[in-house]
Amino acid sequence: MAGKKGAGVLELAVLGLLHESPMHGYELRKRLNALLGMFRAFSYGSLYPCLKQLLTSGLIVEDRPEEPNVALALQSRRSKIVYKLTADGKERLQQLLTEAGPASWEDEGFGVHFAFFSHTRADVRLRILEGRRSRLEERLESVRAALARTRERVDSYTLELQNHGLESVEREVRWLSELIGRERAEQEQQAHRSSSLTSQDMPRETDR
Amino acid sequence: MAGKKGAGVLELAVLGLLHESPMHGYELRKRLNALLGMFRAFSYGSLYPCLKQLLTSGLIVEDRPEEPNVALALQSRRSKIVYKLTADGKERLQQLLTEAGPASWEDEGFGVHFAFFSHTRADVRLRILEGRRSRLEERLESVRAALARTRERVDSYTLELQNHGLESVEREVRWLSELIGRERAEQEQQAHRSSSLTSQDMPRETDR
DNA sequence: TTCGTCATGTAATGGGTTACATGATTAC
DNA sequence: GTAATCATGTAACCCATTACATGACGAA
Repeated sequence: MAGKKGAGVLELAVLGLLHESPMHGYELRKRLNALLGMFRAFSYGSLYPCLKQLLTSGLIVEDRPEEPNVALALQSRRSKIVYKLTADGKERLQQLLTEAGPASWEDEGFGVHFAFFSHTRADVRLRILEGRRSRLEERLESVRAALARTRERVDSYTLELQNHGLESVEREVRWLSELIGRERAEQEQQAHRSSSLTSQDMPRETDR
Repeated sequence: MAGKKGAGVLELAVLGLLHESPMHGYELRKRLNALLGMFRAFSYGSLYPCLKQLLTSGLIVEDRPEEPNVALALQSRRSKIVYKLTADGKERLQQLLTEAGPASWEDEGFGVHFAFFSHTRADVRLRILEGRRSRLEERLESVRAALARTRERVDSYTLELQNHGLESVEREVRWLSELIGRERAEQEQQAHRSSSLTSQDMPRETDR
């Protein structure tokens, strides 16, 4: 009853965006696709059912701004349904942002998790980044191995594709390494700053 | 009942690999994931049903090599089921490789189509490459627009993600442009070679 | 008044995964 | 003889898409 399966990436994305500001579905989708446009695009056919489900789960509520403008009020056939997070929703979001597992570093989920890193605990951020990096490195290794095995007898297009893929992933690995470096530096600074306390518990770096 | 819906990308990938050489399922999957490892990975749960469907469609057949080695023959409990293309299968493959449409340049399909470019007509190759490039350019533009619109009030992680995405896509666009250039040069050479024929009707066979 | 965009939804479908179940072959 | 890997399959489920249907609103 409690921790049912959510709508995957979408749930997190929706909760995350709604946390920043209440919105209606149409706008939500635009922001969604602007945010993740490079990686994926969602359609209404998945968004609205997701919103519905979040509603019935009590994670969001419809928030109709109740125009004080009486003139408009009478013919306010509802269009625009603005959604906002409930307390439960915020809690759920926090929970989703705290679990650093495959879901957060695999291809589908990484982008979304990363997009909301500013609401994520520093140690979780680090583990996600490292998780993704080692995932990509595994992939590199296995593809490189396969490439070496079939060195001969590959046509040029296949080779071209492999190489481009390889380079793309290598590039992402470098990017991740850079980010990891920054994160670690920040953590050390943090630790340094609070070195007057016991140096082993450094829990509080809430959000920016 | 001729041209029903196939198993998406998998169908093409399987037909393409089997065209190069007959194989059994397990090996097929390995080659598949070696070939496309950077982009996607298939599981047996999708591969075997796909093979089954291709069998019943008559596009592939089981090819049990019937060992002439009599000593082994008696205890040849079948493991390894080797599949190979039928004539229909080759035709179907050719058909799949000839259609240059969204399916061939959208994210899911592009890699697979590209991987078998050496079996693809030159003009189709060009149209697919151009299709993908313009698709990516659309994406770039829309994301850049969104980025410009929300210039302020973006947190640094989101910005970082957007930028990385942008650069990745820009990189792919450059790669595509390079390939397109090569393809065009090749086509011109080809045209040049046959310039002894009517020299005036060659300027633009790249319709569209 | 009509067209394009904003806005909300649903039903059918689809392509694929996970987890499971089973057995053969190889290496130690 | 036992563990790892090779090898084949199935059933249940999942997340999301496509295509469809509806209607409000602003601008031409």
